[in-house]
Amino acid sequence: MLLVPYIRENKEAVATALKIKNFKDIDILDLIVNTDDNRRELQKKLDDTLAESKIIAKEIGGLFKSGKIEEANIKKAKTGELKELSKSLSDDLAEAKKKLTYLLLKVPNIPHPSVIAGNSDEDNEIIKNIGEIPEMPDNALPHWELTEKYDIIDFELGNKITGAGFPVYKGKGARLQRALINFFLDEASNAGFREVQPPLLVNEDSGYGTGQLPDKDGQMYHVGEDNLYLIPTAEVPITNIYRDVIVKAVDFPIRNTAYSQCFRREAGSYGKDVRGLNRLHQFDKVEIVVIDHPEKSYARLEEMTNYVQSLLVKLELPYRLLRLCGGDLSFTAALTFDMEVYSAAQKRWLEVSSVSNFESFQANRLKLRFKDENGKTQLAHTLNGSALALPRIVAALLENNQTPEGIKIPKALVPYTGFEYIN
RNA sequence: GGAGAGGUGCUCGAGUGGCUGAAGAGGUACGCCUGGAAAGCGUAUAAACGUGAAAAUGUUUCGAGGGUUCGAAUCCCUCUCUCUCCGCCA
Repeated sequence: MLLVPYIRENKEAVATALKIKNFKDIDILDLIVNTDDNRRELQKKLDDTLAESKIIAKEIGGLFKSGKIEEANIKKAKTGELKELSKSLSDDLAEAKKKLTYLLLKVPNIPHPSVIAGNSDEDNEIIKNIGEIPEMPDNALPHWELTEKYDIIDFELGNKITGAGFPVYKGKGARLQRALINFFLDEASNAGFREVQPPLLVNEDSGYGTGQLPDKDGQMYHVGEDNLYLIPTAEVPITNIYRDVIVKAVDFPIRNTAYSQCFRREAGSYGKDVRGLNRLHQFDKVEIVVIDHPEKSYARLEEMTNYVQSLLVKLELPYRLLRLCGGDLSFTAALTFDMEVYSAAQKRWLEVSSVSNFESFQANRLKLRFKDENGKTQLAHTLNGSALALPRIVAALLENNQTPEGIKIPKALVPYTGFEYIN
């Protein structure tokens, strides 16, 4: 959520910036300011009314004590009116606040000045290409055939047990998963991230805190009996650690990492692009989350992006780094870098990581604050990124490393898998 | 799941209808004292929202929400969380 005072003072700039994100409903900004004016006015009236009745209540107390019952009763009658007035004012105020929040939730985050306009992923800026795209023989197989050939990931079995998008990892496939998880967690620890193991189900408040609710309600699995949601990413529980928290500035930067399974309904996405491991309902991911001072957040974003790239380099995967254009940027992000790995057999780029700075957008919803040098509380900046999500990494590893002898495991991973080839 | 007890500020803890945003203690910060430190002494120490140029000041918040009352941390209702006992159980 954007801050109302910020919108108020920078309305033109906000409007211009939001156009880069293809946000159409610019008039909403005026509506927000008007609603806020109304809210303030009601607040003032309510405060005054309450202050008055408070004074009278005290007077009545005094009168009762000194035995002036009659006078007290006269005063009592007077507070009746005030009570009714304050009741209606506080109803109006609650209504105005609700409306304001509703409006604010509709406004996306403001993109960073470096973000260019654009409509889709085709307009994203390619910042660099790293690694050589391997030349594959004509008979190179896509991963969904390799997994069957080596019997390491069973999609059919998953269909039987649960449904599409819930594969069963078997033998070296299962082992490879575990190896990647441990590799990513170890790397993150070495890079200064604290490892946490969060719950996989979260309550409604947490869903709102990180913005999955209400917008993405239908994308999360919901356990109705207990009104809990399966997390779509560890970002949700980790970031919510800091919901309603005032952190100490000396603790900055606060770096956390967590491995979790992620659950996504992916309602409405079917077709060729989602075959095999490209899109799953349940998958594994190691996430990194950073909280820092507003002045430091962009340096931190770069640091995180570099860190994720270092993982790809160690895994010997050719990748490219993209800066998302306004149209492809998520609702909450101010700036996002995507890393895409080249999948040789599918002949396409697969997004394996998204690293974003949300500035204070998330923190405002979360009420995640810190005390600055002057002792003032202000919103912190939050960032997060995948480091990394497994399925597409596995897909690329399988496809790019297929050899007549089997799938060659990259050197960095061998200590974790305990084998050099899947065959 | 059944029975009971409880949730007060950074922490502990008092408080059963008005003088309590909240005693007292601890912690922390600053100052005094000291050659330095400890002890001692003094002062400060929540957040949100309003008004104000600022100093300042109003309102709200004692798990959450609702109710009773002129007035609620204190009484009533609902929910939630924690603890104890029983049951069940990875």
